[in-house]
Amino acid sequence: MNIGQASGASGVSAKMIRYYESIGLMPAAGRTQSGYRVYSPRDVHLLRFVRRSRDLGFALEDIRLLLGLWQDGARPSAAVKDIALKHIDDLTRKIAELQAMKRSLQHLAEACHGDARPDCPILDDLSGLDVGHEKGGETEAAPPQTADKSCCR
Amino acid sequence: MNIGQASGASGVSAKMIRYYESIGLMPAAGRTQSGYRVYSPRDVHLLRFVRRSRDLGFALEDIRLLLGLWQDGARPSAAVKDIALKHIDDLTRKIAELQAMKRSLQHLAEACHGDARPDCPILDDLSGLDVGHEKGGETEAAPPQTADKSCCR
DNA sequence: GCTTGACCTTCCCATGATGGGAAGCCTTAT
DNA sequence: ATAAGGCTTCCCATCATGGGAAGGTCAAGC
Repeated sequence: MNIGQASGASGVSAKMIRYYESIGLMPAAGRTQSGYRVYSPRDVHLLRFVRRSRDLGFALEDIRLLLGLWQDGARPSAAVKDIALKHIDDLTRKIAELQAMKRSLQHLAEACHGDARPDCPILDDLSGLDVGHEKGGETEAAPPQTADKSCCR
Repeated sequence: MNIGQASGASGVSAKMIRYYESIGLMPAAGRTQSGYRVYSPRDVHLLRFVRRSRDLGFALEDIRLLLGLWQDGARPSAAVKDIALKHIDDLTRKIAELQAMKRSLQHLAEACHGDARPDCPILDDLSGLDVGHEKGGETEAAPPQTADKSCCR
């Protein structure tokens, strides 16, 4: 099996397959005499595992751990669950962060006429011009202290 | 005002202030004879604008547009609102994606004993071992077609 | 046999926003 | 005068992924 076929069968791009090998996530593939990488159905299975893990948002370093546990017949399931729960926590934090941004933006967008006139509450907010709120509006999102610098902010 | 003082007053790191200048997001700061950058309160205001925009999750390219509109007294507020609404859409998509991951993981984690025994539904799922679901469980998250490759997956 | 096209190889570069750190100059206070 | 701390530029790292160039290989068709 060529890398292209392994790619098609696993849903992982050839580029990524080579990359995973280079960082030691995959064992180095066998080679034909001419240097082509060769893959077994077993390898494809492993690639699918990685693919599915990526789809669930796991980082490659986590996947490295998960692969180790997968291949360790004596693993305690607690170790796997631990990784999963930590990831759920991360997701929860990121979701909350994005939702805070979204909420703030929605308030601002609702207040903006969106016509040809130049006055715009969105720009007013961004420029720090704090208009008095009649209703207890939440203008803040992702306060600096809590902001997760590791994420897509 | 030094770069350090501008940083303190705006909440943007000195590193980022230089970067924003280098990519043309900020006008090039004035310099003292010895080469130190000099900032005015006006510059600090601009930096705060950028900071706040980043906190709301806008990309630097969007912020470039927002800054242009901010400084254009004749802007139509619709242009600003348009950028904001697009960003809200992005946020909505990302949130949905992360929530789908979270949901799948929670189902799997709930099914996992998390003890010393090796059998683990999480690994079973990752390895593609599709156990028959009694209840209509959703095992899928972020289907490939819809997955936003531009984000932190 | 030779050509052609589709595949493979490696290597370098780019993304987006940010931080770390080194080497060296400047300023300010003691 | 000297030390401390701030400033400068430049390079590198992150994380996962794609793009593309230059060159080797394989299989099918003429």
